[in-house]
Amino acid sequence: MNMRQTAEGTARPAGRPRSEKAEKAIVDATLDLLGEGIGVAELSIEAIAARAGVGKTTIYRRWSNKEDLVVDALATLKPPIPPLSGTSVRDDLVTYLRVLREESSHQRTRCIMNIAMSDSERHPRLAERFREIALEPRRTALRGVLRRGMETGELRADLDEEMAMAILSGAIMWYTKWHRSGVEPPEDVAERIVDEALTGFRASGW
Amino acid sequence: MNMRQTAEGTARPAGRPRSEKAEKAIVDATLDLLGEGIGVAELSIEAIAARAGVGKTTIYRRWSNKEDLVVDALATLKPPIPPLSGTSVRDDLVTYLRVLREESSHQRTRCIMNIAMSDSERHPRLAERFREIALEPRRTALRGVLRRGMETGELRADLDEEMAMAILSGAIMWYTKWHRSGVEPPEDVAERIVDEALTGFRASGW
DNA sequence: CAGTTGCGCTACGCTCCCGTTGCGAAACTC
DNA sequence: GAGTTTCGCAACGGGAGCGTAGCGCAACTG
Repeated sequence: MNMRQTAEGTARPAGRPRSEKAEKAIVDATLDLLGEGIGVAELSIEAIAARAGVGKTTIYRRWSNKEDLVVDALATLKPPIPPLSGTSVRDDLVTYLRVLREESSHQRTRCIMNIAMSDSERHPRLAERFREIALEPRRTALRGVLRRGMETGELRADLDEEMAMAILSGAIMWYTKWHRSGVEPPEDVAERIVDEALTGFRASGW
Repeated sequence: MNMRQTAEGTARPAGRPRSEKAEKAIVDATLDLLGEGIGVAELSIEAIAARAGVGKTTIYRRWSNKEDLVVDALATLKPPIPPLSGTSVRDDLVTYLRVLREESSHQRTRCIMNIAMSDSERHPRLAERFREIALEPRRTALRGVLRRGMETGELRADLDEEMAMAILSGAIMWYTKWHRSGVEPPEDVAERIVDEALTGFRASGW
């Protein structure tokens, strides 16, 4: 037997083991560069290697192409989902949107979002991964709040879940993205969006 | 006098005049390439020249850098804004959102949008121009509908215009962008968004 | 110990694009 | 016709990044 058992019981081949430190450095460097606004297309292996303090070979040995590396890098990201207490639907929604607003004030988050949005056509696997990691958990959380509200009667029983989610997430996103470029949205966007959405635009008589 | 007066009365220098056809071909080629998903960063002058059937020199003679060219190219785009009859706020909003949905089904529109969104950090002039040309006219139209509704009493008088606009535009955008990648949103997204937004999420007793 | 594999590094040939130059023809003015 | 400018085209030297290979050392196995 020319193999050795590791702690997990998997076989380890002879020779120097791959450095986990290098691996982490590569992933970190990738996220760093993406977070600085470098798009996937311009992202070069050489730049990553330089940033990570690593030889190009070390990268090529682990990932056969750039997309794989980026996918793996994105996979290490975990978006913060706040605890949604359930005190009231309004409170939970405000809390939820506040986190989104806070997040969007970080350049790194914005850049990652940009990549997810614009490269979704050319790199479907990337978009898929992003949806899986960042989007779905949030959708689930948000959906939970809405369902709870519909059960307790705080929300209309015939509320269109999907539309409600699109309205809330879309509004905060639109606001942070388009409402005066570079200018942060007002402190109370979250509250205001939630209140308008809960109340509805229509006047009472109609 | 070694100049000749053109119809407009401006002086025309001696020599072969610049070809308007070439100019148009360059701009078209640029928009074509961007519309195929090529980002601004990867967009090469050589590719534009080849696509336009034009020498590189002809491009460099008119634009000193790529950003200028892209800005000018974007400036030729005019987004369709439907006539908003004013019959009812609901109808106008549905019409408005329907156009946005229809537009977002064209790859070209999606790519241009992507560029506007993701390159806003690195090319502020570009984002500025996009806002000016595509965004503001629509915001104005949408704002008009909302104001009219507030005057006629169809909408709440204390409606937060900005929030309402963010909710409507954001919702359709979110929906077309994120709700199942590649899958077109349902036929009646526009109606559903508008109705949920007008009615509000809250149950009547609350 | 010998054997194997990973490490960082340098260097290679290759491709793409840059921005510029020179060419002969075309399209103008005077 | 003489002069001027633009045209498309081909070519240039140069930089950046590709993916690969070879170096000598490091870190493992047996």
